[in-house]
Amino acid sequence: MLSAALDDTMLALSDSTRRAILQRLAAGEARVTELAAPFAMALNAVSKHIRVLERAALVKRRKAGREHFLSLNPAPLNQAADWIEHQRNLWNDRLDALERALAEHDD
Amino acid sequence: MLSAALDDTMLALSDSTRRAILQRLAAGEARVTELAAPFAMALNAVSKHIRVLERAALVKRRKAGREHFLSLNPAPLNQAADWIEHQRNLWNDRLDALERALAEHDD
DNA sequence: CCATTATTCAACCTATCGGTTGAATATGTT
DNA sequence: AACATATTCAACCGATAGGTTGAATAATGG
Repeated sequence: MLSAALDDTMLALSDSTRRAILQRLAAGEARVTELAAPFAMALNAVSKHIRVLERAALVKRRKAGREHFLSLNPAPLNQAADWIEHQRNLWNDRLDALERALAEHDD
Repeated sequence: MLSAALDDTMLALSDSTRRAILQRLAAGEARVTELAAPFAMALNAVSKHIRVLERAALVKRRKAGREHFLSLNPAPLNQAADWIEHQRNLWNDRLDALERALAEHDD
């Protein structure tokens, strides 16, 4: 789990257009034009967003003729979730320790 | 859960220095200078990283004299985890539906 | 062959990032 | 008062983000 991979994943997730694209892809693969349709921006901008998602490996591309089908790759999402979960565990462990210390102090 | 808040949170998490700062803060509050010590960069750079974390509300500041004590605020981390978890559920639901469809097709 | 469709590439623009240095501001110490 | 410490502010820098427009490339359909 390279730190740079997590950088790329989190950065990719830091834009609402890209998060919406991922959400759409959870329902199944889609072409670039389909992905771009809901957004008030040029197709080129969406094409760039997809490239950011690909850099993070959140999305993979299958070319069929002139059409490019994008689909979700959940692995980096899992890594991001793992990092956050790890942080929450550290945090909770410390809070538990504090509680125990306070309880002892009350004895 | 404003989308812009999630933007800020994910962006804050997209830099390894900032992730390391959060990890350090999971062990308890720390001053700016203490947070900066492990890094090969000027104190000012770390001060800026802290500002990014504050913008995302991942960190809160308590001033005691000339010292600023930073501590973790886990709420935005939870929101980020929720978003990712939601995506994973969508994804898994769809895969389950696919499996069921395949099973029926085999009958 | 020609026109249309799907997509990327390239150049450009403005804004922000992540770092620097130097100065300012507060607070603490002697 | 003078000095040192903790921190931010301000200006600058090169690199990247996120968008645009226009042209290139590739595949499809008449």
